[in-house]
Amino acid sequence: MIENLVIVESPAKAKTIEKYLGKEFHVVSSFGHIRDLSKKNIGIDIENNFEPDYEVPKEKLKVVNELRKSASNAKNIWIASDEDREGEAIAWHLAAVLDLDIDNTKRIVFHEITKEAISNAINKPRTIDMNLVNSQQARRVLDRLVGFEISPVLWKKIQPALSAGRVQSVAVRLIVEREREIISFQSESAFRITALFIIKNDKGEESVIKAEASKRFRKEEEAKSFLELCASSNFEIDSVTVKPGTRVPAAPFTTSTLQQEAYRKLGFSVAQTMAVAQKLYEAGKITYMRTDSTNLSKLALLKSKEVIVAQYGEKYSKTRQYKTKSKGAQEAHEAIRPTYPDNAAVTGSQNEKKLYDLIWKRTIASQMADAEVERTTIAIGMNNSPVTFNASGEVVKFDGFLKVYSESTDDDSGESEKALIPEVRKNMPLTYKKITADQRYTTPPPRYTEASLVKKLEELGIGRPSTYAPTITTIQNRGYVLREERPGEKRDVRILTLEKGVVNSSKRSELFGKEKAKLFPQNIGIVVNDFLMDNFPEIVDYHFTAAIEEQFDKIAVGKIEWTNMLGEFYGPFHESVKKALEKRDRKIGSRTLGVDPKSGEEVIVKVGRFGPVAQIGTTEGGNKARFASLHKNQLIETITLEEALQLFNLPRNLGELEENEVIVDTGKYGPYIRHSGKFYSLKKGVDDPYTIDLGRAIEIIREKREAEKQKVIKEFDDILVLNGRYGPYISKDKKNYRLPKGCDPKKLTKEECLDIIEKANKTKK
DNA sequence: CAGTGAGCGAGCTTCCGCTTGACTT
Repeated sequence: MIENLVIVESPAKAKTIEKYLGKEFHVVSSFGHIRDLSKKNIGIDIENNFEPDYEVPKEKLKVVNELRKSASNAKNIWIASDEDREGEAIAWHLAAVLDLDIDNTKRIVFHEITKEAISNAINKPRTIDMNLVNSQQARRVLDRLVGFEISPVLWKKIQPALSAGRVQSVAVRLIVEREREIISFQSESAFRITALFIIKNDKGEESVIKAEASKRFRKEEEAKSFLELCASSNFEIDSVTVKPGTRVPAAPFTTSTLQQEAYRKLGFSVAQTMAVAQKLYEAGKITYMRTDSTNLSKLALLKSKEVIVAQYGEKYSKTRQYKTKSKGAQEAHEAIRPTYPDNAAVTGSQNEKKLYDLIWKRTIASQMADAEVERTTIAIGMNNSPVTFNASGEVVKFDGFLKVYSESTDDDSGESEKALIPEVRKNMPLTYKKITADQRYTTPPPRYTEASLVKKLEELGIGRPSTYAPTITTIQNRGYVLREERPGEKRDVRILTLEKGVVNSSKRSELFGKEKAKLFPQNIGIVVNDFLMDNFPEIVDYHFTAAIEEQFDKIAVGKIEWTNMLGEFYGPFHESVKKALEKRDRKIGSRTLGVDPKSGEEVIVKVGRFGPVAQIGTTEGGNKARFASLHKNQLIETITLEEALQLFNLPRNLGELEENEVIVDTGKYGPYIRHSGKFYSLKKGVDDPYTIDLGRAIEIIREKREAEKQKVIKEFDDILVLNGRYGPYISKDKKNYRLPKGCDPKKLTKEECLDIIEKANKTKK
C-alpha cells in the first residue's frame, strides 16, 4: 500500500517532484490526455445535447492500466495536472477513469517546482473545477465538429483525404493571401542618393561621414541633374542632435519566441527546435518547453541575479518580471529557462549545446540592466537645393544586457549598421568625396517562414504551444504548402556616381526574389482555401478563435452553459455544411485559359486526381480530352495559355541514335531523355526539354555512359566494387557495403570482399 | 525510378491539444 499517489502530466516532471516529496509519496504520470472523443459517429451525440462519447485510445491502455493499479493501492490520490483548461480536463478524465469521487478528489497545482511550493500545494488541495472542465469540453467538441463536418465536404467536392480545421485552415489562408499579395505586387524603382563627405576638425584631422539624401528620384535624368547640382554645391552642417536612449532586453523565451530565435540565430526548423528542447528538458537542463508564459520563478530570479553579479558586477543586474502579452495565454508553466542558471553550458550534442546557450543567454539577459546609448543625428545642407543629407550613428555608453545577448529581427535587409559619427558643430563645412545614385526596387511583403508563421498565429491567438510544430507539419503533409527554396532572378540596376565634379553612369546586376526555407502555397492549398472562404467564411475568419475563446472564458467562470454555447454555434454552422454539399458547383478551382488555336477547343487548368493538370477539350459526351500535368511551381492562378499549351509539346522525338529513338519527356523526377530502355536526366538550369536538340541529347547520353564505365572499379561474378557519390563501395545482391578505412579499392580481392560483406552482415544482427 | 485522367463501388481519409516513445532510414 502506498500512502500518497500524485499524478502529473509529464514523466520528467514526475521524476523531479518525487525527489522533493520523500518516501511517503509515489509520483506517476498520465503522459498527457488519457481519453478522447471516439472516432465513430463523430464521437458526439449531437441530438442529445452534444453528449460526448469518450474512450481510452488503444495506445493509452497501457498507461491507464498502470494508473489504475497504482490508484487501487494508494490511500490518498492527488491529481497535479497543469493549471489550465486542458489540465483541468485531464484531472476530470483521470477521476472518471480511476473511479474517484469528483467532489472529493484532491486537485493540486504546482506553480514552481521547489520543496516549498510543492508542500504548500499539498497542504491546500481543492476539488476539480467543473466550469473549467466544461470550457475544455466545449473547445474539444467544437474542434471536432468543425474538423469532422468540413473535411468530408472537401473529400466529396475536391479530393479525398483532405482536411480542414479551426487552426490549420487559417494557417493555410495566411500563406495563400500572402502569396496573392506577392503576385499582385508592382515593383517600383527610385534612385537613392548616398554620399561620403570629408570633414576637418579644428586640428585639421579629416574624418568621413556617410549620409543619405532626404529625397529619392524616380527618373535617372532627375538623379543625374541632382548630382550635377551637388557638384557645384557648398555643403555644411545644418544641425546636430544628440539624444540619449535606452534599449531593454527581450522577455524570457516562450515556445513561440524560442522557435523564432532558434530559426533566426541557429537556422533550426520549428520541429527541430522542439526535438532538441525536449532532450534538454528530459535531461533536467531546462524547464518545460511548451509554454506561453514569460514568467520566471522566484528561485530563477534569485539564481540569475547571483550569476550576473558574480560574473559582471552589481550594476549589470536588474531583476524584472515580464507580463505575458500573447492572446489567450493560459500560463500553466514558467518561461523556458535553464533549470540551473549557474550552468552557463551543458554537455550533449552540438545542437543541444547551441540551443541551451541561446536559452541561457536570453534568460540571463532578461535580468540585466538596460543598455544606454547615445544617438547622434546630423543634417547636412546644400546652398543650392532644399534637399538635405542625413546621417545617424549610435554609440553604446553602457552595454548592460547587450554584453550577453541581443534579439534578432525577421527583416533580412541587413542595412542597420550603426556608423560612428565624428564630433561636429553646426555650420562646419564639408566636401564630398563621392556621391552615388543607385536604383533601388521596392520589395513585396516577405513569404512566411515556419517561425514567422508561428509568430503570426500566436498574435492571432490561434493554436497553442503544443500544436505550433504539429500544425506546420500537417499543412505540409496535406500538400497545402511546401517549404521551398527559389534561386531568384537577375535584373540590371543603374548607378550614377559623382566624383571630382564628373558624373559617370554604369550598371550592375543584382539578384532578387531569392528565397530560402519559405512556405509556398500549392495549387491544392489555394483551391481548398478558396472553397473554405466561399462556404465557411466564419470559420476561416482571423478573429474566429478569439471570439469563441471569449465564450470559453465565460463558460469557465460559470456565466454561460457549455452545451448552450455549442448549440448556438452548431445551428448556423451545420446549415452552411448542408448548403455547401447541396451546391451544384462543377469544376471547383478550375480556370479557363482560352482556346487552343490548333483544335479550337477550350483549355482549362484544374486540380485533377493526380495533381494540377491542363486539359484541352472536354470529356463530356464521350469526347476524348487531352491532359498534361503542370510543372512544379506553376500555379493554376497565374499560368498563361501559352505556358499551358507548351505542356502538350512533350514527349518529343528528337531522332535516332544507334538505330533507336531518342525521346525527351518530363516525369516525376523532372525532365529526362529515354533511349533504348535507359533514362538520362537533363541538367537542371542548363537543358530545357522543349528546346533541346539531338546533338545535345547524344552528348548527355555519352557523358553518362562514360561515368558508368568509371563507376566499376572491380568485378568478381556478382560482387561489384563501385565508385559512388560517397566514394568507393561494394555491391552484392542489391545491398551496399562500406569499405574499411585505409583500404585501397583497386587492390581488393574477391576473398577480401566476401570478408567485408560477412562482417557487415554480422554487426547488423 | 521515369504517369496517370473509363466507370462502379466498398472502405477509408478528417479535427485540436495534452504527453512521449517505438518504429525505420
